[in-house]
Amino acid sequence: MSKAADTRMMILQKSFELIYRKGYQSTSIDEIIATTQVTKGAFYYHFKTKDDMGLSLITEVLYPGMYNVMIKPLEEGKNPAKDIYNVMENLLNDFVFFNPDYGCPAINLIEEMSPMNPVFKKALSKLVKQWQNAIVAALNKGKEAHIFTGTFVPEEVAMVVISGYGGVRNIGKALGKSSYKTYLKGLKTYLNKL
Amino acid sequence: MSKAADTRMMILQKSFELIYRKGYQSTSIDEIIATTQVTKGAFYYHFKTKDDMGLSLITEVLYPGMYNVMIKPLEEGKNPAKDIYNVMENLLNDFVFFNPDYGCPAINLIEEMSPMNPVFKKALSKLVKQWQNAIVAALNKGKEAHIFTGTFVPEEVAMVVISGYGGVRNIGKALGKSSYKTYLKGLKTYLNKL
DNA sequence: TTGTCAACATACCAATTAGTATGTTATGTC
DNA sequence: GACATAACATACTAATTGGTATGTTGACAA
Repeated sequence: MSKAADTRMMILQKSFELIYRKGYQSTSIDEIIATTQVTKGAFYYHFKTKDDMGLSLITEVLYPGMYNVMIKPLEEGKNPAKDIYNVMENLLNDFVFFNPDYGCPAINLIEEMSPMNPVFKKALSKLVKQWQNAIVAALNKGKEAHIFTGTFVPEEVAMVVISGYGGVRNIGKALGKSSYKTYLKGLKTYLNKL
Repeated sequence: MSKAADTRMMILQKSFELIYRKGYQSTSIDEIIATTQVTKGAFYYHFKTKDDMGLSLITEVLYPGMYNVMIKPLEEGKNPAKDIYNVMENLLNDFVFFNPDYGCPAINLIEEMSPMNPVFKKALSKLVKQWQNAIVAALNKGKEAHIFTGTFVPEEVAMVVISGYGGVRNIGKALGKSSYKTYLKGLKTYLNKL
């Protein structure tokens, strides 16, 4: 990676951390250049506007990050119910960068930016759809393998699961990490009944 | 209600609508006084600071509003699974003031303000706990009446339900109202298996 | 070695922000 | 009707905002 590309990625990474904790609109360019030690001229050399940077952040940091944790395990696993639970537990408990107080960066951006900027909305909805599709695909694979005892519509289960994740990230901001524990138990029971 | 109290409540109502659509931090005092036709002097006569107004908004607009829709039906109903579903459907589909693009005012505030202001966080966590308690109580009442066929932990079911709500309000911002429909079907299946 | 351009650095700007200082006016009480 | 105070109105401020105009520097091709 060239030095310029390094600088660009460094700005994106640090901005990601700042925006994760403070929100997109409340994170100023001045604050970003202060913590990155990059001058304003450098920032605006790499990004046309703040929104250009925000969008790059979604596609270049959020997309790759989510794939490894939320999609890949579902593609590779054999037991969908178990795999979905493990992905969720991994996300909620083991991801040390994520703090219950600050929730999930992707969920935060959806909350804040989807209503404000249609370009953000589109990029973020793509993110959601990818996870949704991965869950549906995993459930269908399990159905074909006759793993499940009951009948269900994969799309509906996927929606309950991803909604549960987004919601518990929200509730966790108010009630703390204990919400995660209770939710995970409830999720396990739910998945076992499929 | 005195004229002064009228003015105060009008400011709160209009601010509530603005903040619902734009977010708390992105809604400026100048914008509030422009849409309320109230001068800055009047605003700061009724509220010490912006945060003082925001907090009043939670306790004087959000609290009463949520009680009628989210709590009361659960206290009065006889069939918890059905009652929970109806509350959810009512919230998601019939509440015309709520727009899928803008989600739920309470969820929005939790997302944005819980990490920023501990006073907001406390007021909002109270809101969540009240709904949680109402759901748990309803489920326990149903258990005592031997309505349910399976066994479950009410606290865990309540957490799955309220997380689902918060989450689908989030997903709905990205994917639109169709998410609500899919989620409601999944929720119905879930509740029927209790 | 010199010219060129990518990759930055510095200094600015107009608009917007929450909040204040200092007014004026309406209203109820005696 | 005088007076006090509640309920507003107007004009300002210092700080912060995203963005720009105009520099400078370093590496690499010719």
